[in-house]
Amino acid sequence: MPEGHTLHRLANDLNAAFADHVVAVSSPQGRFVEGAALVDGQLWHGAQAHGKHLFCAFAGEMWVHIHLGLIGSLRFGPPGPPVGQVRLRLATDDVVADLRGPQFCALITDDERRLLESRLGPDPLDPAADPEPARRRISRSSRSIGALLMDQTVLAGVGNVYRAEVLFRQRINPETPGRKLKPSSWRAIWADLVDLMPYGVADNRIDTVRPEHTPEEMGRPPRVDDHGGEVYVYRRDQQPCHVCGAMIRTKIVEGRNLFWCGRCQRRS
DNA sequence: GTAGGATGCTAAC
DNA sequence: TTAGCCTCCTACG
Repeated sequence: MPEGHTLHRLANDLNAAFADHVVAVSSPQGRFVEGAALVDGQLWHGAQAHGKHLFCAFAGEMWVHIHLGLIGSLRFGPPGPPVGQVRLRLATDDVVADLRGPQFCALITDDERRLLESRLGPDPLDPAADPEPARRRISRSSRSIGALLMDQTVLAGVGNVYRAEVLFRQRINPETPGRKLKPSSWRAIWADLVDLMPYGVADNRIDTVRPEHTPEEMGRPPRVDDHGGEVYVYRRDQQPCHVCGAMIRTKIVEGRNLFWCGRCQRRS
Protein backbone atom coordinates (compact mmCIF):
# COMPACT_ATOMS: atom_id res chain seq x y z
CA MET A 1 0.00 0.00 0.00
CA PRO A 2 2.46 2.64 1.08
CA GLU A 3 3.59 5.13 -1.54
CA GLY A 4 3.22 8.83 -0.84
CA HIS A 5 -0.49 8.93 -1.64
CA THR A 6 -1.17 6.40 1.15
CA LEU A 7 0.50 8.55 3.80
CA HIS A 8 -1.31 11.72 2.69
CA ARG A 9 -4.56 9.82 2.75
CA LEU A 10 -3.82 8.52 6.23
CA ALA A 11 -3.00 12.04 7.47
CA ASN A 12 -6.37 13.21 6.13
CA ASP A 13 -8.20 10.26 7.66
CA LEU A 14 -6.51 10.71 11.04
CA ASN A 15 -7.44 14.38 11.10
CA ALA A 16 -11.03 13.59 10.15
CA ALA A 17 -11.33 10.92 12.84
CA PHE A 18 -9.56 12.66 15.71
CA ALA A 19 -9.94 16.45 15.27
CA ASP A 20 -11.46 18.00 18.41
CA HIS A 21 -11.11 14.71 20.27
CA VAL A 22 -8.97 13.66 23.18
CA VAL A 23 -6.99 10.68 21.96
CA ALA A 24 -5.79 7.72 23.98
CA VAL A 25 -2.35 6.62 22.81
CA SER A 26 -0.99 3.19 23.67
CA SER A 27 1.32 0.46 22.46
CA PRO A 28 -0.39 -2.92 22.92
CA GLN A 29 2.65 -4.65 21.45
CA GLY A 30 4.90 -3.03 24.05
CA ARG A 31 7.55 -1.57 21.79
CA PHE A 32 6.39 2.05 21.98
CA VAL A 33 5.15 2.19 25.56
CA GLU A 34 7.29 5.08 26.82
CA GLY A 35 6.61 7.28 23.81
CA ALA A 36 2.90 6.53 23.91
CA ALA A 37 2.67 7.40 27.62
CA LEU A 38 4.21 10.83 26.95
CA VAL A 39 1.50 11.85 24.48
CA ASP A 40 -1.47 9.91 25.86
CA GLY A 41 -4.73 11.72 26.60
CA GLN A 42 -4.19 14.95 24.65
CA LEU A 43 -6.45 16.89 22.34
CA TRP A 44 -5.57 15.91 18.75
CA HIS A 45 -3.01 18.37 17.33
CA GLY A 46 -3.11 17.17 13.71
CA ALA A 47 -1.23 14.92 11.33
CA GLN A 48 0.73 15.73 8.18
CA ALA A 49 2.62 13.76 5.54
CA HIS A 50 5.79 14.45 3.56
CA GLY A 51 6.54 11.80 0.98
CA LYS A 52 6.25 8.44 2.73
CA HIS A 53 6.70 9.94 6.21
CA LEU A 54 3.77 10.62 8.52
CA PHE A 55 3.98 13.04 11.45
CA CYS A 56 1.40 13.32 14.21
CA ALA A 57 1.65 16.48 16.32
CA PHE A 58 1.41 16.57 20.12
CA ALA A 59 1.83 19.19 22.81
CA GLY A 60 5.26 20.66 23.44
CA GLU A 61 6.25 20.49 19.76
CA MET A 62 6.62 16.74 19.96
CA TRP A 63 5.75 14.47 17.06
CA VAL A 64 5.09 10.80 16.56
CA HIS A 65 7.03 9.94 13.43
CA ILE A 66 5.70 6.98 11.50
CA HIS A 67 7.15 5.24 8.46
CA LEU A 68 5.28 2.20 7.24
CA GLY A 69 8.09 0.66 5.25
CA LEU A 70 7.09 -2.16 2.97
CA ILE A 71 4.85 -4.16 5.25
CA GLY A 72 3.51 -1.61 7.71
CA SER A 73 -0.15 -0.67 7.91
CA LEU A 74 -2.30 1.84 9.78
CA ARG A 75 -5.94 0.86 9.85
CA PHE A 76 -9.11 2.20 11.35
CA GLY A 77 -11.66 0.08 13.10
CA PRO A 78 -14.15 -0.13 15.96
CA PRO A 79 -12.91 -0.26 19.55
CA GLY A 80 -11.97 -3.74 20.68
CA PRO A 81 -9.03 -5.87 21.71
CA PRO A 82 -5.96 -5.44 19.46
CA VAL A 83 -5.34 -8.17 16.90
CA GLY A 84 -1.74 -9.09 16.07
CA GLN A 85 1.27 -6.95 16.86
CA VAL A 86 -0.13 -3.46 17.32
CA ARG A 87 2.81 -1.08 17.79
CA LEU A 88 0.65 2.00 18.24
CA ARG A 89 -3.01 2.50 18.91
CA LEU A 90 -4.77 5.88 18.70
CA ALA A 91 -8.23 5.65 20.17
CA THR A 92 -11.41 7.47 21.10
CA ASP A 93 -14.58 5.89 22.44
CA ASP A 94 -15.80 5.47 18.87
CA VAL A 95 -12.80 4.54 16.74
CA VAL A 96 -9.27 3.14 16.91
CA ALA A 97 -6.37 3.44 14.49
CA ASP A 98 -3.91 0.53 14.79
CA LEU A 99 -0.35 0.65 13.47
CA ARG A 100 1.23 -2.71 12.61
CA GLY A 101 4.63 -3.69 11.26
CA PRO A 102 6.02 -0.18 10.70
CA GLN A 103 9.55 0.52 9.69
CA PHE A 104 9.61 2.98 12.55
CA CYS A 105 7.40 4.68 15.07
CA ALA A 106 9.19 7.11 17.36
CA LEU A 107 8.63 10.25 19.40
CA ILE A 108 10.73 13.09 17.98
CA THR A 109 11.25 16.80 18.61
CA ASP A 110 10.30 19.54 16.18
CA ASP A 111 14.00 20.05 15.36
CA GLU A 112 14.34 16.38 14.52
CA ARG A 113 11.27 16.55 12.29
CA ARG A 114 12.62 19.57 10.45
CA LEU A 115 15.99 17.90 9.93
CA LEU A 116 14.30 14.80 8.61
CA GLU A 117 12.11 16.75 6.22
CA SER A 118 15.06 18.84 5.04
CA ARG A 119 16.60 15.64 3.71
CA LEU A 120 13.56 14.78 1.61
CA GLY A 121 13.06 15.93 -1.95
CA PRO A 122 9.94 17.85 -3.04
CA ASP A 123 6.64 16.00 -2.73
CA PRO A 124 4.35 16.19 -5.77
CA LEU A 125 1.38 16.04 -3.37
CA ASP A 126 2.47 19.25 -1.64
CA PRO A 127 0.91 22.21 -3.49
CA ALA A 128 3.74 24.43 -2.23
CA ALA A 129 6.51 22.08 -3.33
CA ASP A 130 9.33 23.51 -5.44
CA PRO A 131 10.51 20.96 -8.02
CA GLU A 132 13.70 22.91 -8.78
CA PRO A 133 16.01 21.06 -6.32
CA ALA A 134 14.91 17.77 -7.85
CA ARG A 135 15.55 19.05 -11.37
CA ARG A 136 19.02 20.17 -10.34
CA ARG A 137 19.90 16.84 -8.72
CA ILE A 138 18.67 14.87 -11.72
CA SER A 139 20.36 17.10 -14.29
CA ARG A 140 23.74 16.54 -12.62
CA SER A 141 23.45 12.81 -12.05
CA SER A 142 24.82 9.93 -14.07
CA ARG A 143 22.36 7.56 -12.37
CA SER A 144 19.39 6.43 -14.43
CA ILE A 145 16.05 8.22 -14.14
CA GLY A 146 14.60 4.86 -13.08
CA ALA A 147 16.91 4.89 -10.08
CA LEU A 148 16.61 8.62 -9.33
CA LEU A 149 12.81 8.54 -9.11
CA MET A 150 13.09 6.05 -6.23
CA ASP A 151 15.54 8.22 -4.28
CA GLN A 152 13.53 10.00 -1.58
CA THR A 153 16.19 12.70 -1.21
CA VAL A 154 15.57 13.61 -4.86
CA LEU A 155 11.78 13.27 -4.94
CA ALA A 156 9.59 12.33 -1.97
CA GLY A 157 6.63 10.00 -2.23
CA VAL A 158 7.22 8.19 -5.50
CA GLY A 159 7.54 4.43 -5.07
CA ASN A 160 7.81 1.46 -7.34
CA VAL A 161 4.34 1.76 -8.88
CA TYR A 162 4.40 5.48 -9.64
CA ARG A 163 7.97 5.16 -10.92
CA ALA A 164 7.06 2.56 -13.52
CA GLU A 165 3.79 4.21 -14.47
CA VAL A 166 4.97 7.79 -14.84
CA LEU A 167 7.88 6.67 -17.00
CA PHE A 168 5.47 4.74 -19.19
CA ARG A 169 2.95 7.57 -19.38
CA GLN A 170 5.69 9.93 -20.54
CA ARG A 171 7.25 7.26 -22.81
CA ILE A 172 10.63 7.71 -21.16
CA ASN A 173 13.35 5.07 -21.28
CA PRO A 174 14.08 4.22 -17.60
CA GLU A 175 17.77 3.78 -18.36
CA THR A 176 18.23 7.41 -19.43
CA PRO A 177 20.92 8.95 -17.23
CA GLY A 178 19.64 11.94 -15.25
CA ARG A 179 22.00 14.33 -16.97
CA LYS A 180 20.80 13.21 -20.40
CA LEU A 181 17.13 13.57 -19.51
CA LYS A 182 15.62 16.38 -21.57
CA PRO A 183 14.32 19.35 -19.56
CA SER A 184 10.94 18.84 -21.21
CA SER A 185 10.91 15.21 -19.99
CA TRP A 186 11.58 16.23 -16.42
CA ARG A 187 8.87 18.90 -16.59
CA ALA A 188 6.48 16.27 -17.95
CA ILE A 189 7.33 13.79 -15.18
CA TRP A 190 6.76 16.35 -12.44
CA ALA A 191 3.56 17.71 -13.98
CA ASP A 192 2.21 14.21 -14.45
CA LEU A 193 2.91 13.24 -10.83
CA VAL A 194 1.25 16.44 -9.61
CA ASP A 195 -1.74 15.55 -11.77
CA LEU A 196 -1.86 11.86 -10.96
CA MET A 197 -1.04 11.42 -7.30
CA PRO A 198 -4.06 13.30 -5.90
CA TYR A 199 -6.24 10.63 -7.50
CA GLY A 200 -4.31 8.11 -5.41
CA VAL A 201 -5.13 10.10 -2.26
CA ALA A 202 -8.80 10.46 -3.18
CA ASP A 203 -9.33 6.86 -4.29
CA ASN A 204 -6.83 5.24 -1.90
CA ARG A 205 -5.34 3.23 -4.76
CA ILE A 206 -3.08 3.83 -7.69
CA ASP A 207 -4.89 4.32 -10.97
CA THR A 208 -2.70 5.56 -13.77
CA VAL A 209 -5.12 4.73 -16.56
CA ARG A 210 -7.45 7.66 -16.11
CA PRO A 211 -10.59 8.18 -18.15
CA GLU A 212 -9.79 11.89 -17.99
CA HIS A 213 -6.84 11.37 -20.31
CA THR A 214 -7.60 11.28 -23.99
CA PRO A 215 -6.22 8.65 -26.34
CA GLU A 216 -4.35 11.43 -28.16
CA GLU A 217 -2.40 12.14 -25.01
CA MET A 218 -1.86 8.65 -23.75
CA GLY A 219 -2.06 6.35 -26.75
CA ARG A 220 -4.73 3.82 -27.58
CA PRO A 221 -7.07 3.12 -24.61
CA PRO A 222 -6.03 0.00 -22.73
CA ARG A 223 -7.90 -3.22 -22.40
CA VAL A 224 -8.88 -4.00 -18.83
CA ASP A 225 -6.43 -6.41 -17.21
CA ASP A 226 -6.10 -8.40 -13.99
CA HIS A 227 -5.46 -5.24 -12.00
CA GLY A 228 -8.84 -3.87 -13.02
CA GLY A 229 -7.32 -1.66 -15.69
CA GLU A 230 -5.57 0.76 -13.41
CA VAL A 231 -1.96 0.42 -14.59
CA TYR A 232 -0.08 0.27 -17.87
CA VAL A 233 3.07 -1.67 -16.94
CA TYR A 234 3.43 -2.32 -13.21
CA ARG A 235 3.63 -6.10 -12.58
CA ARG A 236 2.53 -6.73 -16.16
CA ASP A 237 5.76 -8.41 -17.32
CA GLN A 238 5.28 -11.02 -20.04
CA GLN A 239 1.96 -9.44 -20.90
CA PRO A 240 1.35 -7.30 -23.97
CA CYS A 241 1.68 -3.54 -23.71
CA HIS A 242 -1.76 -1.94 -23.64
CA VAL A 243 -0.67 0.57 -26.27
CA CYS A 244 1.62 -1.23 -28.74
CA GLY A 245 1.26 -4.92 -27.88
CA ALA A 246 4.98 -5.54 -27.27
CA MET A 247 5.81 -7.68 -24.23
CA ILE A 248 6.32 -5.68 -21.04
CA ARG A 249 9.84 -6.16 -19.72
CA THR A 250 11.18 -6.27 -16.18
CA LYS A 251 14.51 -5.96 -14.44
CA ILE A 252 15.74 -5.01 -11.01
CA VAL A 253 16.67 -1.33 -10.63
CA GLU A 254 17.55 0.06 -7.19
CA GLY A 255 16.76 -3.32 -5.68
CA ARG A 256 13.18 -3.27 -6.96
CA ASN A 257 11.45 -4.70 -10.00
CA LEU A 258 11.08 -2.12 -12.72
CA PHE A 259 8.52 -2.75 -15.48
CA TRP A 260 8.56 -1.01 -18.84
CA CYS A 261 7.71 -1.27 -22.50
CA GLY A 262 10.86 -1.31 -24.59
CA ARG A 263 8.99 -0.24 -27.70
CA CYS A 264 6.91 2.64 -26.30
CA GLN A 265 9.47 4.06 -23.90
CA ARG A 266 12.19 5.47 -26.09
CA ARG A 267 12.25 9.10 -25.08
CA SER A 268 15.13 10.58 -23.16
C1' DG B 1 -2.72 -25.03 4.97
C1' DT B 2 1.46 -23.12 3.47
C1' DA B 3 4.94 -20.53 0.91
C1' DG B 4 6.60 -16.63 -1.11
C1' DG B 5 6.70 -11.97 -2.57
C1' DA B 6 5.78 -7.04 -1.92
C1' DT B 7 3.53 0.00 -3.12
C1' DG B 8 10.43 0.60 1.75
C1' DC B 9 14.17 1.46 4.10
C1' DT B 10 17.72 0.77 7.92
C1' DA B 11 21.57 -1.19 10.14
C1' DA B 12 24.92 -4.45 10.30
C1' DC B 13 27.98 -6.94 7.89
C1' DT C 1 25.33 -7.09 0.00
C1' DT C 2 22.05 -9.07 3.23
C1' DA C 3 18.78 -9.70 7.17
C1' DG C 4 15.10 -7.51 9.51
C1' DC C 5 10.47 -5.70 10.11
C1' DC C 6 6.56 -9.69 11.14
C1' DT C 7 1.76 -7.71 7.56
C1' DC C 8 -1.07 -8.85 3.88
C1' DC C 9 -2.24 -10.98 -0.22
C1' DT C 10 -1.95 -14.39 -3.85
C1' DA C 11 -0.89 -18.81 -5.76
C1' DC C 12 -0.65 -23.43 -5.08
C1' DG C 13 -1.79 -28.08 -3.30
